[in-house]
Amino acid sequence: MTYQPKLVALADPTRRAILERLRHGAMPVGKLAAGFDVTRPAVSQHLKILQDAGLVRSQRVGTSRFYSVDAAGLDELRRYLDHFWADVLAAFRNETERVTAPAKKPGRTIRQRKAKKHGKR
Amino acid sequence: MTYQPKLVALADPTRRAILERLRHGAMPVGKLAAGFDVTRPAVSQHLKILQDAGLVRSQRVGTSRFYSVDAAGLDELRRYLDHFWADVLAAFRNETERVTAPAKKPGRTIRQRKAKKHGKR
DNA sequence: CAAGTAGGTAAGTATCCACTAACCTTAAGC
DNA sequence: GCTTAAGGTTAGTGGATACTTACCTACTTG
Repeated sequence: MTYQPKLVALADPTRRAILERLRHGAMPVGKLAAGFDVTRPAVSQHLKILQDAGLVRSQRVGTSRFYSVDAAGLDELRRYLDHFWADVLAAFRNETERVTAPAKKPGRTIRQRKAKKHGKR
Repeated sequence: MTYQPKLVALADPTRRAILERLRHGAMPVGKLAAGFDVTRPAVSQHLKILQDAGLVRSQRVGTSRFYSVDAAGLDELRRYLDHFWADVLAAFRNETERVTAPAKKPGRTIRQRKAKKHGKR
């Protein structure tokens, strides 16, 4: 599964609120929808998006349907961010190293020539 | 900073591509935009969104402007997912515990009464 | 089977958003 | 000063999307 649908799913505040409510355990749609100002069908549509993204799973129990967070799907996203984070940190260390060890000229940029205050406008 | 703008920023594939290109170090807008099929102004707009979200930082060097990933902003999002992940895991453990230790009836749902194949439509 | 309950689906709509083209701003070099 | 280079900003537009109402489906219980 790619990250795209997961991140799109998380970008909507209502969907994130849904996930927050499922954070500590499964819940049927009705109970879930009761906590929102949007209608139940809207919640159903959000749940479909979340499920297609692999962020929640559902399980029928009689006429109800319990939704819960899909740990595996969430973990995938977590790993992506962790990897990204590692790369950024490495790049940052490289950068500071290069600055710390001044191989060539210390990189003075040719700033402030006159600081003309452009009075005309 | 809230997660909302960060997640919205990451939901767009072009913006994620931009971040990927900045993953290993800073880069001026022109060079950045050269790698995309969208115009440079579009990249500028995406950079503004990313910056407002706290995911990138910029630094002027002469007439250029170098953008780089903002490690702190990224970390914030990382932590959010990690916390969330921990909660979900805990909830999952609780659940399996409850299922493993059958305090009451083993929860047989009252399924398949006749499996009528609803031929009429 | 009829009635009730829980929830998914479809059609329509208003809003948002990513994009482009044109323009404006700032710095550097002659 | 003028010119060039690099980017940010604005106005406008087509397509995505979150919502509602109305309807349909599946399961359970009398």
